[in-house]
Amino acid sequence: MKIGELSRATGVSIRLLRYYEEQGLLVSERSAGGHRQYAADAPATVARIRGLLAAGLSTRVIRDLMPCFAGDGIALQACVLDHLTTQLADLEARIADLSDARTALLGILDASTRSPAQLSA
DNA sequence: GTTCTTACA
DNA sequence: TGTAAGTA
Repeated sequence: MKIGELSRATGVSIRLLRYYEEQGLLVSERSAGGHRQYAADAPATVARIRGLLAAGLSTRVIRDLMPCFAGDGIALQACVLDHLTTQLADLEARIADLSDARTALLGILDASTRSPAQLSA
């Protein structure tokens, strides 16, 4: 199907569909004058992309995840699990950094309560 | 009329 | 992401 049809079928703008392709999340064949041609299961792929995006995954992670869906059953599960555990580790590292920043900020605030001059230091 | 690429807001 | 321009 053509990009306009896929757009109407998924409710995703043509602009965004091209962006997904640019990010390596969606693939398409080219025909005639270079027009994109999508497989019949493209709507399902787009739905999967939107689901993962809604789960807070970055386009980068989703891109790495796409090859997993080529397989099925346990293979798919192992592949996805591997990427998601990595994603979880990254997320926890960020939480740790934010927590440290929070502690530091609270410290500055607490000190300024006793001596406002501390704010300029 | 639809799609394409590039580029700017 | 939207939109404009100039094509195919």
